[in-house]
Amino acid sequence: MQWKKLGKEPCSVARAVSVIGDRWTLLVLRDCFLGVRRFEAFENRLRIPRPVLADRLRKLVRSEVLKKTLYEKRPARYEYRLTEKGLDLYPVIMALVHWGDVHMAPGGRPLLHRHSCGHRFDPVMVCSQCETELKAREVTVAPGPGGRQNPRKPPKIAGFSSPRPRS
Amino acid sequence: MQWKKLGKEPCSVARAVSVIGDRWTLLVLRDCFLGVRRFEAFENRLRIPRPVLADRLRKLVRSEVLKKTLYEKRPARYEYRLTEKGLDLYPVIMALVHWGDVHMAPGGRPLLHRHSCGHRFDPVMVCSQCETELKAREVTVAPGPGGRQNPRKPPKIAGFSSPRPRS
DNA sequence: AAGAGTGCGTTTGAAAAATGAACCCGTCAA
DNA sequence: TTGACGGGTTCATTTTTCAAACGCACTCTT
Repeated sequence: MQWKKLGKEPCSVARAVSVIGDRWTLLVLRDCFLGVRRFEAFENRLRIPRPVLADRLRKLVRSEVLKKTLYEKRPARYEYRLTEKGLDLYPVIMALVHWGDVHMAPGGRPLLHRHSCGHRFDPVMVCSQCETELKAREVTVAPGPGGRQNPRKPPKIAGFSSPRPRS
Repeated sequence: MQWKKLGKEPCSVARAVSVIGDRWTLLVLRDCFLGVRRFEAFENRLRIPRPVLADRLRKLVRSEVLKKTLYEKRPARYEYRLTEKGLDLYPVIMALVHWGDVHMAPGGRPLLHRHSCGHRFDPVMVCSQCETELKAREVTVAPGPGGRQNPRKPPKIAGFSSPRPRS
């Protein structure tokens, strides 16, 4: 699959991944949420190759996750800031942080988070209806209005994503 | 930066990304949460090159996100299942799904989710202390016990991630 | 006026990774 | 004994990534 086509898959994960499913991109976004805005600041913090950083920032701007704004004329200087669409990625980043904190931080958390309610906290994902914590086993899925027009058939029926040829 | 070293960065996002920050890996995990378990099933659903799939599954097993279990002897057949550590990635996947639903699904959601409470729902990330929805602007960070021993100094001080040489 | 520094990139070749096709292996059923 | 199935590996080619160098427009210092 080419990554161009990934964004057109009838799956929200695939579409999201087509925009942010890249290691450098996720690290760039982490830094955005920490307040980093300038090309050089990203470069110094991440030790990312410049061409890659330029490419990722360009793509994030194109997909409207970041916007590039002039913060100084003469000499022209730009900064990259999260849009509303970009800010909406906060749960993704926090979910990653929390998973890393729980499973990959044997020496303790690298960073502590404090909420405006005054306490240190963990991010918890809950059901918008009953407000209890979401567990994978308690969720079922069904096709929605944006699903594929021509749904895949079970493997028995010929034509299910062309079985690989045998000699 | 080599990806080997990324897992050792004093940042939970970096560590999480070193395990799952890859496009195919995220799509494999999506399918895991949809109940896919077998090599061929992943291959058919994702149209992923076999060597890449084998590599990603191997890495996920090594990092204990999946476990490979024999579900049939003679002929030997295996399946890949989420471990507890893997199940804990559910908020990451749901956060991606929801972002994709909101920002990348002009024709409606490809998939609807129903919670065991009986309702269709959205996943919402809340503060574990006050239970209100988390907003990036309402969170501050501070160094934690697992932070770097030798913290980076502000750029003014020499040695801040070696400034690139000039001609 | 010369030279150095800054911010933000692009170009260039070499190294690493992804890709598609083919191949392999143990088992079973016809 | 031929073929199918599940689950991979090998191989050659294309695509990405990388580090280093280069470019440019401006400003600051001497």
